[in-house]
Amino acid sequence: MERLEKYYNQIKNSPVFYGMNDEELKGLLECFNARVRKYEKEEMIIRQGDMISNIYLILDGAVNIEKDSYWGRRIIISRLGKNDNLALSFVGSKDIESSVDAITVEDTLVLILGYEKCTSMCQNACSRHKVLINNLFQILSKENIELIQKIENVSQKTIRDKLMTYLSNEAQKNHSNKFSISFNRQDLADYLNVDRSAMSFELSKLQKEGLIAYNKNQFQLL
Amino acid sequence: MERLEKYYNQIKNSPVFYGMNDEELKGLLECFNARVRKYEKEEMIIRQGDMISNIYLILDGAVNIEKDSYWGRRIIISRLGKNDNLALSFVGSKDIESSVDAITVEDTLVLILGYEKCTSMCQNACSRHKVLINNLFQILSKENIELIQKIENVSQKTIRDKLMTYLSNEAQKNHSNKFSISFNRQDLADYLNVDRSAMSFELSKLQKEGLIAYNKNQFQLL
DNA sequence: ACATTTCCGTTGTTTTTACAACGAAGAGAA
DNA sequence: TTCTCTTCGTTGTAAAAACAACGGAAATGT
Repeated sequence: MERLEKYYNQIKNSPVFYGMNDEELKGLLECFNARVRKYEKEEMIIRQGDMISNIYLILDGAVNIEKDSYWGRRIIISRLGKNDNLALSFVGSKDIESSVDAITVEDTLVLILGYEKCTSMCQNACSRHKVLINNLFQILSKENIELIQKIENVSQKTIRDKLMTYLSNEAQKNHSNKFSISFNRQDLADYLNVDRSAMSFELSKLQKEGLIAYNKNQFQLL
Repeated sequence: MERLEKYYNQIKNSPVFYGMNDEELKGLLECFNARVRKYEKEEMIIRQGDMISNIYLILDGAVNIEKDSYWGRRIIISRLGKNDNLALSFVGSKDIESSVDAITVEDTLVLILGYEKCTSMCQNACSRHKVLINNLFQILSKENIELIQKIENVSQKTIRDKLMTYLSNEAQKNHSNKFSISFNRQDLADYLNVDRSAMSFELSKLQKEGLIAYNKNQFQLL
């Protein structure tokens, strides 16, 4: 519990607990048997086939949501970071096992809440649970919209179009034409479902044509 | 209200109202100013850029969730049918406009609930609202998982792999190796983001090789 | 029944991508 | 520093997809 205290302010300000006062939050953390766990780089938090009964909140670090297609190919579905939730949809869907892996990209700190335990106890009783489910609904909505955006990204025909769509969306998220991305080249390729070298080639072509400028992970739309 | 009565039983059994008794449901329908509306074939229910403040429940018919990429290309994100919800994620996310179109594939009947109106009135009061938000959370979870599955479908490298992944997933959904799909060829191509003719060619190749059998929209995995 | 339109499969050509291989730059460790 | 390992860009080649065009079958309307 002491290590949890250290992150109390951050936890309090996360979307999961939006609108709760200190008392409610503390009660909830206790009710949910909240704990903080550290994962090493490239450690698996969730595996395909796992039954998910916890709510995971990333306190610090980065996590890939991935799926291995049945011939060794890796699909990166999304990259999550601070204050993001993991696999929330599998908590909401009873009796459905995870269809994805969650793998840390670097050392990562995660807050874990035992969702099942609490909902079975305070089913209709506690008011904090009502605020929570409202928040979860909103978070899941946002995730949903981001998945749709990813579908838009990968649904473009050419590598060039995928890149431009992705970069435009990132620029919009950052409210600026200058921004940095968290993917390295290989991960970006796996996210956009293209070959890394072909993507690299297309990136430099875009730069030569004056459509974009980049240096390592710093990008700019022109 | 009379036309609504006609569909009362179906409405009552939809996932949106799961676990409600007659009294609660009737109160909710009134509170939400529920109404039934009929849309013609190829009519737009939701447009890109719309602010969504209603919950839409398909009573009968079929609807495409689509997006036009900025050069005339159509992306079909999903095909929805009876008892499915429309654009739920945009209701959950305040102040975010729809990034997709919802277009009927055939004549379609939709139940519309004025979500905004009710939530502002009975904010924390009514118990039915609590059941509702719980249900919506679960529905959204399922949608989320289906979007992930779609990402898996379209993230395959070759047309052949996309087809096999899609057909396998459909077979699993139908609990049978024999099943029919709701897409015609062009729509399936737009869903998998491939060229229709190339897809047709690949389908017949798969049939010649004895991996699948099909006739029109009836498919079988062998 | 006939005309018209839509849907689907087939083929040949062009464009795009994947794949493999390699070298250079940079990071990190000894 | 020097060596190793990872990351990234570049190139050539083989494979796959997009595209366009066509004909036949089925569905639709008159």
